[in-house]
Amino acid sequence: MNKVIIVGGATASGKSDFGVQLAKILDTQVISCDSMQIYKGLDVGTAKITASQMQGVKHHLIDIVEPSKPFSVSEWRERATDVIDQLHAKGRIPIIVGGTGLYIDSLVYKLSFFCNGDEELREKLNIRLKEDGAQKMHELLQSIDPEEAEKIHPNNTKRLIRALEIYYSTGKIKSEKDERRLNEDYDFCLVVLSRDRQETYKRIDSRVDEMWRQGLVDEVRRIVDEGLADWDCQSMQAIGYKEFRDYFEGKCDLEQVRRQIKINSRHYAKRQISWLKRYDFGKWFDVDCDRDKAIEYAVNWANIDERNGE
RNA sequence: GCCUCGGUAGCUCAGUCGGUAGAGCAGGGGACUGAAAAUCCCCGUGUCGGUGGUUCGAUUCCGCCCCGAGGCA
Repeated sequence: MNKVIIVGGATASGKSDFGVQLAKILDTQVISCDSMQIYKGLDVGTAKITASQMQGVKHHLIDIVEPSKPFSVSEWRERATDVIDQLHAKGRIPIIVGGTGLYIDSLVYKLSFFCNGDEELREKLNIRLKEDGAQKMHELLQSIDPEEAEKIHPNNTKRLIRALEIYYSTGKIKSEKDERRLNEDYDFCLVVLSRDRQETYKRIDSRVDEMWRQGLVDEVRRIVDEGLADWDCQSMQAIGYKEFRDYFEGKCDLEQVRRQIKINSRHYAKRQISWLKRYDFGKWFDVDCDRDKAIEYAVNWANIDERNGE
């Protein structure tokens, strides 16, 4: 069997440290599962693990793309799968650590993504959206793929456009290939690090304050000044970065930016928790009291010889 | 001391020509298939500052009191 351990949890739950500790025990490596830590130069704001925090454990899929460039789930899945296979070849159990739910899904359910984003087509659809309005576009999708239209709220124009994009570039409809079946290539263990909501929020607040001390403002200023990315880039949609736009355009002060980053991080944490609840095979541990149990659980799982069954 | 303007949801405020009230934000729940730290959906009872009065009925009108901001002395 090809075992894979996934460590999930809301932002600021301590996933990174946990991953390192586990990797050291199991003598293996970590694969980051994070849509923003892939970007070079986005360090403080993404709470990217530092070299010293890695404690010699090799981390993959961090700092792999320029901030001006787009990136996608499928690309992540491909690269993650490569690393997983390499580690398996060496008899190691990879540890996936990170908070991007869709990335986890892509691996766990082996999602099929139909087609790449076609910029030109997307542009056309967006123009049409502007002209005809969301309601009309939703009706259009209804006539093409009623099952999918049923699932997408008319206001959710991003999904609407994507569903139409799939049809116009492949001739296929999204709903026909949308089944989710567990990826049989691997045997997964999902450890979810959780904690009391109020405590999570407190930690988020102090983490953001800590980012200020570590020079987040300068980090963002540098990206902007050196033109490493502009505000429309995917990388600049990250929490901890996008909130600075108003500040650099003279519309608010730094205190407001800081407050907004805290609020957005809280919302994000909430969404992450919602996402993780959907995995029925996830094992939840309270990080503050049961951290050791979580480690033990993962280590035991790793050491079970699959020939003996459970 | 006098005058004026405020006091309504955790916060900022709207509103009720008298029939016990609603937005934004915060907060809670959820969705999620090549942008996902994105995008989207659902959830609003609170002594309407206190107390008397008028009234069938007051958060709304009137009196007094308390608190805050400003003005005049």
